[in-house]
Amino acid sequence: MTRPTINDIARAAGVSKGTVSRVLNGHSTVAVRTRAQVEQVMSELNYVPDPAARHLSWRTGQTLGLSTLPGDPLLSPYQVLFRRALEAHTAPAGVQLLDLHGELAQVVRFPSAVLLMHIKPHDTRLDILVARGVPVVLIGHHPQHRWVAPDDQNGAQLATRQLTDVGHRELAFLGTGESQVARDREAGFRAAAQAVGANVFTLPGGFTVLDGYRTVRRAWEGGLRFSGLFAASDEQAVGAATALQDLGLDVPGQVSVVGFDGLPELPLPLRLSTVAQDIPRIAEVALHLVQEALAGDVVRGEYVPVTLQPGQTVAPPPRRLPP
Amino acid sequence: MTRPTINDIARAAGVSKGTVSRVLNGHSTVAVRTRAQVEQVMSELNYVPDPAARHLSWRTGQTLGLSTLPGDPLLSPYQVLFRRALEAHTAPAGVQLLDLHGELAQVVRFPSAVLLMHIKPHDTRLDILVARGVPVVLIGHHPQHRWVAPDDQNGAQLATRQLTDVGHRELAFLGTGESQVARDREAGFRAAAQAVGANVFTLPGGFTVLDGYRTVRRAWEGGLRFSGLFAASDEQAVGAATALQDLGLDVPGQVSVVGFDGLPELPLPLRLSTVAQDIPRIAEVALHLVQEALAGDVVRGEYVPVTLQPGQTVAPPPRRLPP
DNA sequence: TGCTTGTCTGTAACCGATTACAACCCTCCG
DNA sequence: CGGAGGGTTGTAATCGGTTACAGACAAGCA
Repeated sequence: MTRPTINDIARAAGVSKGTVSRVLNGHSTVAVRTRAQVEQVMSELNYVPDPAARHLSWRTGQTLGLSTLPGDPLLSPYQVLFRRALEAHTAPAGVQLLDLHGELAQVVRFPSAVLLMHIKPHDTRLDILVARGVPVVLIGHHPQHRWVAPDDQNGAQLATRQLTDVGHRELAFLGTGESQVARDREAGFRAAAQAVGANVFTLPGGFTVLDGYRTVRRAWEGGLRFSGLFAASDEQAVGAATALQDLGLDVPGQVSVVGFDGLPELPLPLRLSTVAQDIPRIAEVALHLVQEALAGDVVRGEYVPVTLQPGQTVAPPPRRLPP
Repeated sequence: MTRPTINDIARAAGVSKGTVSRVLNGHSTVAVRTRAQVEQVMSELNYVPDPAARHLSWRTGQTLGLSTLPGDPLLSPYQVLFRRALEAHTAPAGVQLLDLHGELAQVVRFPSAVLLMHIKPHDTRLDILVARGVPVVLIGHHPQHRWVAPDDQNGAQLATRQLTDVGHRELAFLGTGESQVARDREAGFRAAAQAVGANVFTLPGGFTVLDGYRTVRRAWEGGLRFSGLFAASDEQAVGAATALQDLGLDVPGQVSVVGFDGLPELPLPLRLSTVAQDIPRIAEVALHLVQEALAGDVVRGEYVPVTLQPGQTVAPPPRRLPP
């Protein structure tokens, strides 16, 4: 039993392969009844068109561009996982993923569509792509374009409540600079903290493991005290937890730590309490929005929910803050 | 002017497309003169067969498996860069890259060939693949199979000489555990150190940035003193350099640091002095060896040279070791 | 010379899709 | 009632390769 071809569909539906092809591509006109009939058969035999054959007919392959800002680390776990999730769908479909790292102005041949990450408030990449008529989907909220994003603000609240729910009232937030993402997560944190009237401190910092380690270690050695820490990324959370342990503190006995992202493969003996982004789902939605853009459907955006991922780094606060 | 097809070649060579196809695949018999003629024309017009068309004829695509050990971080920069280098060649050729993470025993349909990373002394994966007749290429030296590897031992010597050449005689080596790679790099280090009669210390540790930071910081705070440090990976080197700076030391004024790997995008303000692996070249050679395996050529292996990549973290040692 | 044999090459069908074109059917109108 | 016209559908060529089959040709042998 091999994959059904367009001929199988044609035979089963009692039409010619030409008609099936027309249904597939929405070209030309097909009677409503016939279209329904063909689509019925297609889904029954769960038919998927062979990308190689289409490629041959079209004389060119489908490509999808992934545009990231020049300064951003292409090797960050999030980037890698996102790319991988995309490839899980694009590779079987014969769609080639193109890296569009850096300037877009000098691109000659544009891909069939483009995914934009790390959008800036006034992003020239958008202008260029819109001017060229290239379908665009943004990873991150935007009022005027198709977009998909994790629900950062709610997620940050979920994360923070892991701390407040067990009684923490002296909270620290470990931020990651200027991005919109960081602001949304801090907003969620503040909202959740305010809801229970907790004291909050904010520690600025980079987003690597080492940044988290150094920031927290220095802050603690500088006399800052808190019983619960929410880090804007898992990587920082790992660094923070390690720093606290190196300072002789018990995690989570004396200080609790929660992160954000739900990354696997973290170098921490304890399972980190965090909030997981559904990266595969984000990729899926992004690709779906690309389809919609290609089909000319209505412009819309979508938040992908994040889920609580309890771990071993949260416990009720100690009776009194450590010295 | 579009890409030449098999028909163009046939016409230009004065033969039929059937003959050209036979030359391409080495099937059946083709007269020596004809074959030469066709190959001549092919290279003149630099013809590349269309993967989509071959895929269509063969009714199945080419796949390449990338087998890594379960415990190994798929997100490590090295892994990611290697995969990316592979894809630069495989994607245009329509070859699909398959992740074979973990056990191989339960794989049902094997890829056309497999690349093996992180080979263990008695690696059952090899037995399985050989038994199934799947062509295999190892990343890492092996006496009985096709392999390609960076020249770790020479590279470590090169790295260490950056220190000894400017006068360092109190050297530390920051290792990465038990792997063959780590042993080769330590051997190179010791050889280079011994050549000038330097004192050596060995610091064991994990291979992340944070591991490097903590190991070095703890060692220094514990009273260990050295003027030059060779880290078995760039990531550790970055952590080590940061730790030294946090301890109030000047890098490279008081302590010099060199790494290994030549990774881009390191979170360090100074450019790290290191030794660069030629990952694109390793990938290229690996794919070439796959071709040879498919063609049944002689079994061979190849070391890929590493190159010195001077940076800003090496200077002559201070007159006396810091307190 | 005539027949066999083996080497080499051309022909044509085929892989799974797309698409221009022709053919069909039905309705509407003069 | 006959023809025009529009909406639908089938047919066949095509994309760039592969490969079974048959044909051409030269050499070998009696």
